[in-house]
Amino acid sequence: MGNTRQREIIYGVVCASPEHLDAEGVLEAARHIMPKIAVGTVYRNLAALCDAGLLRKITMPNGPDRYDKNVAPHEHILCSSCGRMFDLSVGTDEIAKLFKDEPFKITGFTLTVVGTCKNCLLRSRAPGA
Amino acid sequence: MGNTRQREIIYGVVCASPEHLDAEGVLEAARHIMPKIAVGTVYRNLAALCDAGLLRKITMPNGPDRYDKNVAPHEHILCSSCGRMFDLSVGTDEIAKLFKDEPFKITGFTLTVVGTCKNCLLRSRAPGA
DNA sequence: TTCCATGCAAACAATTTGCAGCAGT
DNA sequence: ACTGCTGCAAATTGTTTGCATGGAA
Repeated sequence: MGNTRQREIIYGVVCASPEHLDAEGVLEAARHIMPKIAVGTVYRNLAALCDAGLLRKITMPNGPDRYDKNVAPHEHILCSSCGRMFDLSVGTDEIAKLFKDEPFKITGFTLTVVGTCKNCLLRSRAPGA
Repeated sequence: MGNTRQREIIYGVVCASPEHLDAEGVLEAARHIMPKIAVGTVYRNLAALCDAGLLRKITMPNGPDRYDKNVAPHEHILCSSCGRMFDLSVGTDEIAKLFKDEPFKITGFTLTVVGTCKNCLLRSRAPGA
């Protein structure tokens, strides 16, 4: 798994962004640095970086998957108004506890909470300026 | 929103199946009854039935969405071995309580727990026969 | 006749993959 | 020279949509 320039760029782009970018966003940002970088390369490297534990893939209920530089266990909340994602304050472990009693060997879960963030609530409450 | 024969078939197929079918599964089953029913018709009617509150769409983290005849609030657990979905015993409300303190106006969440069901655990523990 | 829903096929979005060529060792 | 990764483009998968036709009120 050699470190290629494109992989560095892709990882750098995800880390540099305050947002949770999807593959297209990564591609766009990466092309600011390396204009000819290919879609396939972006997908392949994002997958490799996730496998390597350097990034985490967030599968979205609707729309493209996003990528998170924060690989520590945590869950997300999506603002349906501005589309931004934020970290949930309740921990993964605490959520997982709820599933302890299922007749399953549980390996994980995917969760996306949806709502409206404070910013968007304020903006809609005070329309115009 | 007229009741067409194809809508009845589609609804019937989802209700009759013990599984949580995806659109392709619905199409296949529906074609046993009406061979020329079209994909578009299946998607349009599944969407309409969900809008009408007669079915519920379950968005899957990977793979096609599935449809549930049980529209009462409940969450799901997916067996990664056999691909079947089961209802979680912990209630939606109890899960939602965990998100009460987020600085958001929460409108919902999508959750899929993943694991291995009892059947598949038994089968893997006693290989062959 | 009026109108919505259908069948069909093309369009779409997100992602994956086959392959020839290039970069680094 | 060998190997693996790239760029490019075509293929897949899941779903949506445009449009002409058809069936029911």
